Amino acid sequence: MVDRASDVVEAVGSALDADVNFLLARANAMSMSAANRALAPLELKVRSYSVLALACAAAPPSQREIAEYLRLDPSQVVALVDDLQKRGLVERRADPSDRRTNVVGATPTGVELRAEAAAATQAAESELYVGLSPAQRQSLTRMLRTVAFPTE
Amino acid sequence: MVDRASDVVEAVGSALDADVNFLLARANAMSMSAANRALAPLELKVRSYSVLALACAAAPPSQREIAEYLRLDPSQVVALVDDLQKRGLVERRADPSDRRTNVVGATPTGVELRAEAAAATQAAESELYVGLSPAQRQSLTRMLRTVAFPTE
DNA sequence: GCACGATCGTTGAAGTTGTCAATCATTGAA
DNA sequence: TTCAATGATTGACAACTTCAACGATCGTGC
Repeated sequence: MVDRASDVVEAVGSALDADVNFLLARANAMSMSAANRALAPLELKVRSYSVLALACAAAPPSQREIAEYLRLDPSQVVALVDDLQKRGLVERRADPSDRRTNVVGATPTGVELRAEAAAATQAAESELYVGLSPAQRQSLTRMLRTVAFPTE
Repeated sequence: MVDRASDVVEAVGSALDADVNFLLARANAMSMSAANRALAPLELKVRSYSVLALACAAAPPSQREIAEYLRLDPSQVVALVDDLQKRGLVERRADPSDRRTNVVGATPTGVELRAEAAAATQAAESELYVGLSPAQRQSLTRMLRTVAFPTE
């Protein structure tokens, strides 16, 4: 039986496995499904967790900033924040300096859940990056950051 | 005006930018939108290009193998192959050893378009990874491969 | 040789996500 | 004081994902 991914690689050969973009896509797909599995008991997904995490920042972001950071359409952020707000994890605060913008901040309950969620995803992460040494993993993080946030 | 991603990072702080999974997601989103833009003139997307590339392999894969490699549901592969086949880029070949499976191979036209597409994406790639030295980029590729294809 | 469960491709339905244009309130600049 | 630009929101629509079901075929065990 040919079932494991490594077998498929062997069978298909090196058509795409040297392609950084493809590897990025596949690694991301694996990371996301693992993280979603880990977050499911908390009724969070990768998306809502990301928004919650950003809302926990010292300087809470506006919805527009969340959209840009997460590369989402602003209208998607509306739905995500709506949901988190209904669950009392997050709240929209008026920005005194610009009445158009909503600043999205976490409630105490939100901060708490965010901590639980962070622990849950970290466990899943460890499994995913098991093939990498701590130093390699750190190096991967650094390189991904230069790609994800250029010109810093 | 706060508009560039790096400004947003500065504003939001380090809520997620140490999170490998998040960086992976963001880097992938950027890579995909760049690749899709580059492929649009050829009427290809990242997905269809990936399938086409796999079909160009020396040992053409079955649809099931494509699905597993690309982490797609088999039913999605049906639609992708349908489209490429209608355009004469790819064909379903009977596998003599198993009449259930379709082997998906590229036609000469398909091989040709795949080459054009590879060139187009490569140009976009160079821009995306401009912050990395060739050695770093190679190292990134190697590490992503370990994550994307574990236990090799 | 034949029944049985498993696998491959396919279809269709249902849910989720992505994309886009339009709108309103507000802002900053001419 | 206008006027273009921006942030949030809504609604419509396309695209993608997920899942269960099906027919054809395979391999195993009897």
